[in-house]
Amino acid sequence: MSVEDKQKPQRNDRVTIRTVATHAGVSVAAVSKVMRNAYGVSEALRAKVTDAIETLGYRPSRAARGLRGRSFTIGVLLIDIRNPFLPEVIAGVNGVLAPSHYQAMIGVSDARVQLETSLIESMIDYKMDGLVLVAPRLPSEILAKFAAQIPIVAVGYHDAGATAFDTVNADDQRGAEIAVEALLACGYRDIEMLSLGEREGHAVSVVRQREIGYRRAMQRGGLGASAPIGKIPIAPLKREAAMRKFLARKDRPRAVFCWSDLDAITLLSLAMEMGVRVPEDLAVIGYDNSSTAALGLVNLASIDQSGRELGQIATRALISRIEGRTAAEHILQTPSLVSRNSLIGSEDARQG
Amino acid sequence: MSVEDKQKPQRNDRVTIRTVATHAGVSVAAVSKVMRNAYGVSEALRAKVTDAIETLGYRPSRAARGLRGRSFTIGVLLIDIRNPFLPEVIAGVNGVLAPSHYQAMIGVSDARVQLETSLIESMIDYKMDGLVLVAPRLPSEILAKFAAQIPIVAVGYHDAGATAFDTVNADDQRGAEIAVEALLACGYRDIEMLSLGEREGHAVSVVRQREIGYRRAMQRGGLGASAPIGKIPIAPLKREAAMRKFLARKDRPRAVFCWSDLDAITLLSLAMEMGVRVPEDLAVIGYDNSSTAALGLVNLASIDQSGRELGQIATRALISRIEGRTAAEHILQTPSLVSRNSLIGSEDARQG
DNA sequence: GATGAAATGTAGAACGTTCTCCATATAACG
DNA sequence: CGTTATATGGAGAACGTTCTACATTTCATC
Repeated sequence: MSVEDKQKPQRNDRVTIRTVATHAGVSVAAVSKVMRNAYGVSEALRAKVTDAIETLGYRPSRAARGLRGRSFTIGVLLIDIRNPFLPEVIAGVNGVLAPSHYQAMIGVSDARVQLETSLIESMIDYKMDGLVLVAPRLPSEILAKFAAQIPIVAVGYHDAGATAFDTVNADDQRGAEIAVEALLACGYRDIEMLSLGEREGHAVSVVRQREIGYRRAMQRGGLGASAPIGKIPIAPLKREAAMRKFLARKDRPRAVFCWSDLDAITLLSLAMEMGVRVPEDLAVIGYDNSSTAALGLVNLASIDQSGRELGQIATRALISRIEGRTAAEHILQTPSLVSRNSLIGSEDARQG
Repeated sequence: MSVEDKQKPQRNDRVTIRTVATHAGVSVAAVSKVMRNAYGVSEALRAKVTDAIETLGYRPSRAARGLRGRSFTIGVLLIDIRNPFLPEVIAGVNGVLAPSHYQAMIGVSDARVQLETSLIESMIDYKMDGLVLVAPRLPSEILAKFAAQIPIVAVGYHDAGATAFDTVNADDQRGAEIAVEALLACGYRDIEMLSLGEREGHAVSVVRQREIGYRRAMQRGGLGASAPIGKIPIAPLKREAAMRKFLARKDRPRAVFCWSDLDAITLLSLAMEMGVRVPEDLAVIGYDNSSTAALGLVNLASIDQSGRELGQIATRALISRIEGRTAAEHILQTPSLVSRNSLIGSEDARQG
């Protein structure tokens, strides 16, 4: 604003590292050093540079940074935002990142493997510093190949043998066991699991893990002989049809463990519609402890796996990996039961 | 794999535009032209280059692209992923982007203005090609300042006077009118609106728009004299308390219009808990037509604003702006009513 | 053929950082 | 005072693209 404003030979108005250097009367390299707080900077220099940055409102270009060194961005890949579990994970990631100078960018693949691959590639091409993949659909070898190019932490992906990347999981086997144990404790013996249609199943997926836990707990309860698992397709229409069929069955079980709240809640709705009383005719327990499950109207017992916590742990693991760790880590959190009326009728009946 | 493999003087293993050029026996510039399908490329050249790209599995670095020209990425900014309306918008954005060579990166600001600003800046620093801001909290002048640096389309931000950026909205005034008209048509006269606590209110926000529509419709219905608006705070605990107080009121109205499904559904839950029958004692209509509202257990009448469609329209607008349009566009979609049992009791009663 | 216009391909300078040497100044030590 | 270590600051080459300006070729048209 003053007269000697002309001094700057900038032809454009973008403030670059060069502008800052000129303004502070130091070299470009010096400014860069201050930015990255690298070794070999005196207090005096740091002060000058910091001042200049402040006055000019300088922000380093992430694009340029990525071209040469760190971009201070981590990518988060989600298969599907509709699942109420995922926002929690994001919240956890953002929480850990907030005080650092890292930032998260999120990609959504809508469960399409094609898009998932291309988003991961994009994030690599952006030279992001690391990736958190939530419930990826990709096979382990492919993930390992990507992990050679960029630090990766997978959440909701059971592959404790992976050496190229870390995994962070709730113990889904244990979670399913807890669910079954709760049903057994309520006295139910005729129990079935409703799981996800076959197309979705790598062994690494949370669904298959829950099936394993379910079977084991049934076995332990002396019900190993019949531990039936019904498969519910994902396509909305087929899904409802399958559930209606299940509810109408003559030999319908007395209690059901659903692999996910999403299915459990739909089941509850259809049960009400078809006159099947919960829990008098059918006890239901879900998985995820979503906010919908907690609604008084729904009141669904569920396994809580604290997505927020998983997000936090995953992010911390990723940062430590970015900062040099190379040995793979595989972290397992124990989930917990949240008991509600769908499990066992209480004195204050469900219907208000 | 053959003997003459040594020809490549590549010291690293990253496939760059130079690798491709060498492999195809053309210049770097030529490859770049093919990539951007720019003018001045013969069929023969294009074929050679395309082949080389294919064989080498070349992917251009987004970081480097951003440094010079387009990055072919658009940023999407969300205030909060928990709102069930937002996944729909994302789906719309991704749908339009899928066939193009653009990709979306999402940032989540958790309703914190600080973080919102810094995410927008980051996206600019990444040289993203354009931004879709969903329900931004920032004042119009600030958005205009950003819009000078990057094409911006705001969704859920009523500022038809903005010249620097586009807006895409459902007509929230009209939506509220439709809700009130539906209540009037059912014969209710004693109607109240439950809106959002005061802290949240620029005039540009969807909430305030819905209040305006509510008042106008009440006026038209001859109820202008008393068109009460209750304010519900956002903090979870205060929120519930306020709703309980509302439900317990002696002069509780006969029907209520909630600014959002999130609130309406909580209200429904508390009503059940407190023995207030819906719709016999209290009719409820929400806003967003979230998937939860559609559940048989919930059965909440709601205004549908098709987030997916808004996302699609916003994305198309953004692309046209990236490609040169400068005159601002302000698009308004008309929402529609989805009638359900919370509005008026049907012969098949709510309780199955 | 000669001439101009249009089409095609290339060289090489940006873009804004980081980071590896270097050069210098200062301190420490015999 | 030399000599050697240490701390500080700077030059300049990357990084992998895009894109302008130019050189060359091809094609009509007279």
